[in-house]
Amino acid sequence: METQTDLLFRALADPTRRALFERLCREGEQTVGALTATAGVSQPAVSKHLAALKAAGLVADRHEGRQTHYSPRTAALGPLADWTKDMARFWEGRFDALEDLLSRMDQ
Amino acid sequence: METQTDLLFRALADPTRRALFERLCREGEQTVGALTATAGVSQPAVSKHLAALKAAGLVADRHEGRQTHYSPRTAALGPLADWTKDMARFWEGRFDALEDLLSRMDQ
DNA sequence: GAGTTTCATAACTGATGAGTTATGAGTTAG
DNA sequence: CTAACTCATAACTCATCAGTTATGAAACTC
Repeated sequence: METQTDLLFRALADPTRRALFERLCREGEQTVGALTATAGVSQPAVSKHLAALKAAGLVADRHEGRQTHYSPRTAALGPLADWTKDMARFWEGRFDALEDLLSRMDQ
Repeated sequence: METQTDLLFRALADPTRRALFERLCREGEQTVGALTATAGVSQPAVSKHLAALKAAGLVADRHEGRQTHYSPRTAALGPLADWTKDMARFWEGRFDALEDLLSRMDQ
């Protein structure tokens, strides 16, 4: 089976797809056309990446006339933050580096 | 080019590989044989996954006689925590869900 | 030294997926 | 209505990669 966490990690594994998500986080809502203009890949490729991000809950789409606007949904990063924190916690007390990691996550 | 962040995300994208890393975080240092026993895949497959995790800096190996012991390196999760936090921050002020995410990361 | 154990690497197979071009569906403009 | 535009899907190609079996290298046992 394909868990939601699997979807999330796989969605972020591709550099092109991650770059699209980063752009949405930095610049806010964008149309497919605007994203395609600087994505370095074809429009269908961008559409497919956006579909993968949407399946992982990382973006939302809004239709307006013939354009589709995509926006980031940072709430979907929650499980990622949880997982990272859990892994560090499990190892807590046995090893180093935990302090550094947690201090980086606090604020 | 293949950046270190790319390596990290790709290493964690595979469920089998992520499960190996989780086991190391939960149970601590393990030999290849011990990991193979419950991994559900063959020993060469486990060795290859461990090599990928090592390339991403997520594990360290220690040779002792004919056995190789692998241990987690949670410090390698730092860039992942940073990236997650950055994405949430970029979107800060524009959207919701940030409070929830950050509160989950604080401790 | 011969056999056994432990792990890594080689060589191969099959599935997955990222990319393409072509096309279709829906929307706006003339 | 026709034409142009925006995006998604279909169909396909190619590379990558997770898995396998077979083998090799190193270390321990007898």
